[in-house]
Amino acid sequence: MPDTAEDAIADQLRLAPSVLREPPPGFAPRVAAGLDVAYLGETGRLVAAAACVDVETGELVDAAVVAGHTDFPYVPGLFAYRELPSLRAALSALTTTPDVLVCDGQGLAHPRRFGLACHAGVVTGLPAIGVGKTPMGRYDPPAPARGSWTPLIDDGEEVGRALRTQDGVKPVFVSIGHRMDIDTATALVLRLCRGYRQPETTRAADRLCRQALRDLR
DNA sequence: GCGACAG
DNA sequence: ATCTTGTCGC
Repeated sequence: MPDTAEDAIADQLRLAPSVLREPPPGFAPRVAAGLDVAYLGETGRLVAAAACVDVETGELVDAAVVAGHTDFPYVPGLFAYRELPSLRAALSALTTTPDVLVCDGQGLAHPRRFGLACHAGVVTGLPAIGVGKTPMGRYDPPAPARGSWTPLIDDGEEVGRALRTQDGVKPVFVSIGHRMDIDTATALVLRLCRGYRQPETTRAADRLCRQALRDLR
């Protein structure tokens, strides 16, 4: 793992061409893993969680939480170098191998087209989707109804979608991570959003690492 | 050169 | 991300 911004950017440029923009043949995910991290102040100490959700029922079927730390600072665009090592540890601690990763952040909707979701997908080989709460690009507000979306544009390119996951609620920003296309990603995210703005995968992972952070205090 | 910039 | 009380609404 690179430890300077310069090396990290070179790393992203090297890996970006590996992103596959089509799902595996017959892709029909049964288990989706949500990934998230919580921090203990500015200490660099953190907790990472992977939460496996049954796509059909929304039920939590497997989970792993690991304590870790990072020396890489928060730099927009270099998110993965801060969070991915611990997220990978959480993934390896799972009993299940998920069919798809749902990341808390961008995929292709990134200045170098290689956000956290792309990085996580490429290094694990798993299909991956990015679901961000804040866009790294411009968009027009989608219609108020759940399921409406508008293109997310960066540098003149369509890099993802602003997707309304509940009626009248602020959209989330969906983009391809790896072995994925935007229609498949949109449909899956919508399926995973059961009554809340964020997918159940993200909500479960978020809940798990905050709980672990309390125990750690 | 300056500002903006996922979590 | 995290620091933080009360408050409006279903």
